[in-house]
Amino acid sequence: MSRTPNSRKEETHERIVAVAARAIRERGYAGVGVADVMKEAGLTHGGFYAHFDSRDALLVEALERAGRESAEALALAAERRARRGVSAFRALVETYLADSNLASLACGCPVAALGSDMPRQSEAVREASAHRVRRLIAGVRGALPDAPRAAAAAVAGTLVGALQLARALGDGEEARAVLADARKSLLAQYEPPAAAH
Amino acid sequence: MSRTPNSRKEETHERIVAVAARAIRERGYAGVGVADVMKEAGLTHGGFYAHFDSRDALLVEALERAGRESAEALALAAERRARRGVSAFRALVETYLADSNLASLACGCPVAALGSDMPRQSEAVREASAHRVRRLIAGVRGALPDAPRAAAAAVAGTLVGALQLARALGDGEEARAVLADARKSLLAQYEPPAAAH
DNA sequence: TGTACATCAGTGAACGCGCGTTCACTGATGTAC
DNA sequence: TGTACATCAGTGAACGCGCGTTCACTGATGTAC
Repeated sequence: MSRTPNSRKEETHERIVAVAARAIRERGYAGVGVADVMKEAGLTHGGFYAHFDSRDALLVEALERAGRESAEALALAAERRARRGVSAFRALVETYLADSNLASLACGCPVAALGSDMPRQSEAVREASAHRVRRLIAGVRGALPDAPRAAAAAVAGTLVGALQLARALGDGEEARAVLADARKSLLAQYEPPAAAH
Repeated sequence: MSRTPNSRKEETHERIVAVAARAIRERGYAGVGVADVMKEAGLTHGGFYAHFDSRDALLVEALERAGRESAEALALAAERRARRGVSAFRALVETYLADSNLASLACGCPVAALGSDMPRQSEAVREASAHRVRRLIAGVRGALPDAPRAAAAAVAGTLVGALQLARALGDGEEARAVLADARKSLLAQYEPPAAAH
């Protein structure tokens, strides 16, 4: 057997999942079709079931990948700001609620992009969704080491909810004002006063 | 003309919108079909276009009605608690983030039920969505008279986001813990200490 | 009060379309000897 | 090195189905005289 671990088929599989991870965030679960995704990946739809048992199986893998991508992007931004003396919490808030997230759904946090549809999915997708939510709350907790126990879930809710409210208002001044209010409010509550620049 | 203002046709129209207002919250925009709604209203799908120009026109009316119903329910709950000396803010938080909202999507706030899908709808539905978001933030502001200007949008975000996170975790202990954390966190921040019971 | 007609809300069959899924096939790559 | 065969990733036509929308029709209600 000359198949390497990264065989051609695995590469194609990853390409399909990468396309789907963008697509579900941009167009929602309901806006993503098997044929669309395959076409965007440069394939025809017939080959799909050689890679996935069902459309739902693709959604599960796509959600996991989207969550990983988003967490990595947040971690990278946090690290970059940490070098400039910015606290982990301020970095999280300013990155998650950046104005630039209004225009681009496709690369952001899948919980914000899909949150209200999560309870309506198949059991497999709901399980993957619940896992994403737990990871998000855990990530927030990690950036809030000295806050009360209850803060992490509330802050995660504020991040997700405020971004959704802003996006529902478009990508103009009104939407940016909602993001600015949420950032200001979160930093006023949780930013350690001593760390003020 | 013997038609009264509340003619038979208008009554039917209202019945269809009432069914749709529940359906969009329970099953999402994508889960609601013209034929389903008409059947639930006791009609056949053929008559739909005598009442609405398009499916989107129904979604707009349904969203408006869902928002009105939800606001009225919150106002009623607030009034009932006010008689027992509970502050408007505490009433809002305890009603919006009540454990009982985990199980029933159909009667709750449409912004929480549909938030992440709002940016993906047609322009008419997006406009109605933006209006709903503005009203929600205004409602929160009304329950928070002495808080800083930026608080209303942040609190509205927390309500919407925390409810979504909890629902994505199911309707068990884990989900109720998220709601409890969010309630505790909000009340600790904004409840006027003097009003503590 | 009674008859003829107009209006109107709702019916049900039909349309074109895109969906998820299946499957017989093709053509390229890898293996055996 | 060369030939015959097996494997395998991907193709493209086809399926049954449900969607939003249209439309000729029906039967009940209201109006005219």
